Amino acid sequence: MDGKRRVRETDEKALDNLLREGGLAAAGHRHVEDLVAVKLWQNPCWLSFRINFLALQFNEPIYRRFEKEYGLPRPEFVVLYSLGLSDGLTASAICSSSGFPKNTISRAIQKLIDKNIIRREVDQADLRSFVLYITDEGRRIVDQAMQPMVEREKAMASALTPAEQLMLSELLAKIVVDSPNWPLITSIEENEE
Amino acid sequence: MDGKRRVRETDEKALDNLLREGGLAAAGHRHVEDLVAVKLWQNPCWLSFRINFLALQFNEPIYRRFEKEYGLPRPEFVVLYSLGLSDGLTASAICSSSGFPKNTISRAIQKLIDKNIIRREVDQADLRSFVLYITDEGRRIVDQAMQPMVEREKAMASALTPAEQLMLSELLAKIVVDSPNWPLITSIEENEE
DNA sequence: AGCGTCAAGTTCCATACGGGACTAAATTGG
DNA sequence: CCAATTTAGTCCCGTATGGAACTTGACGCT
Repeated sequence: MDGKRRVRETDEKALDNLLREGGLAAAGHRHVEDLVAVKLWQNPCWLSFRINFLALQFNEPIYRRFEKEYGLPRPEFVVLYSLGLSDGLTASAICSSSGFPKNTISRAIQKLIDKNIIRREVDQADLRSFVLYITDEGRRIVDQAMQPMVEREKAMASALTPAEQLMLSELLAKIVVDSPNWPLITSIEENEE
Repeated sequence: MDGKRRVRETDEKALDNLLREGGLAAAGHRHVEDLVAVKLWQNPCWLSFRINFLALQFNEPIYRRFEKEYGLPRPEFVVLYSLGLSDGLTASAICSSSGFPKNTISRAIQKLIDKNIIRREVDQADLRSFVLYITDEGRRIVDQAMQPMVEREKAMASALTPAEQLMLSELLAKIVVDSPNWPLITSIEENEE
């Protein structure tokens, strides 16, 4: 039992190392910045680094562009994009699918209404909440903005073959679907009064 | 030729649909919030949504916790974490591997020095720049903070089998390695004087 | 119906953030 | 070897951000 236990632990470490070094062999000869290489291949948090790095690399230029081009900062764009995918949402739906806090979303919504990009109606079923609709102007903007986003997506994905892209899509989707089950993080000092 | 062209285009659309719907079959019956489902499976930007969503879900609770527990906001923690992986870095190395602008990193560094978590020496080879070192106190903090991060990573990855995790690690690493080649985003209005 | 609790949005406010201008050192190049 | 340019890092300042308290409507319970 103890022996078995020890083997299991060793196996686990071996797996950790494999995971950490995932892609090292394949990409080893291409040049990467030193610290990026360290964070890729000598990092206990291989997954969150990869995801965060890609998120930042993807977002920063594209949101900067939209801000310049349409005067829409990120939260406003997120609201617009959400409505573009599925018209007639509430603020709270947008919050929980986007991860922004509700006051940020609330502000964004008001700005968009002022700019006549979206429109709001009270939900007759629940007088506390509003249903949001995209206007023609808003539709014009999303349609136009979609193109550079998709292009950037394609650029990002182009490091992979179509089969690999499909695999990646499935793997990430699995994690997203599972995300509601992640344990809550409770900061330790719950004992303050 | 024209016929061939048309077929290629159709193929491409078919691939797009496959990619978008990646993981739909596998995870279809499990409950996901409506809008998340739309953003997963009816979204031209399947990749960036998946990545951004996961980045936010992962980061938000963990950084909030570190802020509460150690009084370190995200940029400060990023600096500390980087030094934890590789002591003796410069500010600019941290910037480019983390995606934060240099003034944000600069501020974070100064705060960390004040708190005696890191220490700074002028680089004798280049008098403009500083080399940063982690202090014992800093080391204590990263070591301690690493545990919940790794735990959260494991929770996130646990939706996948080890083989799938390995695959994911490799696919993401490929994209990261390729990221310097992504086309620059130039906002159109470069013609303003 | 009447009270406590919960959920949707909003408002307030202190603070963090990041663009852009700036200083100083290094590097290029004619 | 002295401009001209580039690079490392800092500073200033307006703005966006998000936590916490608040308002209002829904819902559950006795």
